[in-house]
Amino acid sequence: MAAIRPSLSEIQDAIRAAGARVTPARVRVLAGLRSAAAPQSHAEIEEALAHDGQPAIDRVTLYRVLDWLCSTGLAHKAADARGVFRFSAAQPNVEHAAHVHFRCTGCGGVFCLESPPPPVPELPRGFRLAGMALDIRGECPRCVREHR
Amino acid sequence: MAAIRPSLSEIQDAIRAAGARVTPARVRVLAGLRSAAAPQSHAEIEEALAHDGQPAIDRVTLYRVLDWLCSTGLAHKAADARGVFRFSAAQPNVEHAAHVHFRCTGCGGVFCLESPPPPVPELPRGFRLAGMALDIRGECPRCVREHR
DNA sequence: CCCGCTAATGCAACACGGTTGCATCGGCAA
DNA sequence: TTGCCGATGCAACCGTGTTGCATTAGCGGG
Repeated sequence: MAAIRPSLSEIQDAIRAAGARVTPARVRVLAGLRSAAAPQSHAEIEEALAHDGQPAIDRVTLYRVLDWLCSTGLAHKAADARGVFRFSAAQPNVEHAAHVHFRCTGCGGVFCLESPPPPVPELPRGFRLAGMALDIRGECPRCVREHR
Repeated sequence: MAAIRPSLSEIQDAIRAAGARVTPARVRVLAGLRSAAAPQSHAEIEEALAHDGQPAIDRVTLYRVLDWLCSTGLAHKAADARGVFRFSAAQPNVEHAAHVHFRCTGCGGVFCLESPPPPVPELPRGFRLAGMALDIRGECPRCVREHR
């Protein structure tokens, strides 16, 4: 499962670059996400962190770290088929302002596509635009193979 | 919002055809789903059933009816972006593949826009397309007025 | 090297969606 | 009309996610 061992300093730099304090919780969670082969649920991450020899991280802290990672774009959050949120580390080197997401309905994974985003459609009177996301749903190659 | 008024006998026939007893709960829930403009959550369906003058339906019964409808193929169940299940009647007539949604960040409401959907971007090898949704976030006129 | 500000954490309690066990009710067929 | 058994209601439970608040610790400045 532990595919990659992400560099510690890379992770610390990423957190610092996001303008926040480098804390053990953030480092361990981001490292875990980056080395995970598939999107992880809160429970799975908690379980993994409980067995790495280091002190336990509180449930709530884990939720807050995950939400913070998503708010900075370092991670993605998506509900899987069971309705549980799964988190995955954002792929580096991808410009995040404007592109298209593919969401796997099987594992909850998020994949960034190359295609440029479509133009903004016309809104009825009174509506205020905040943002736009083209979400494509389907199954990723891995889930297609396992036909879940 | 209540677009269509589905025929009562059509609904009873559909339930009977699925090989189950025709009960008020099943009839009312299926009728509600068929006349709904968008997929409904458990809470929304319960709310709607509480205001139609007929006796209330138990939370658990509603869950069981919804699950039964899905198991027979009369309805579909899918987790929305917040991770809660939404149910929709299976209607072969309605082309649901493609249109644009506006999601209000204030009240959580979903509005269907008229604009035609953008073309499907090219997918990498191995990905299987299930559907596409252009999600526009912002505030609806009512929430803009109350500036929450 | 220490100090202090404030972001980040831990803890407790809560909110909500969804499920299970079991006693009772009522569709429907004989 | 009767009776079986599927469907319902009720209560209690579980897991996921959130909120409020007191305490801790990262890190910039003296």
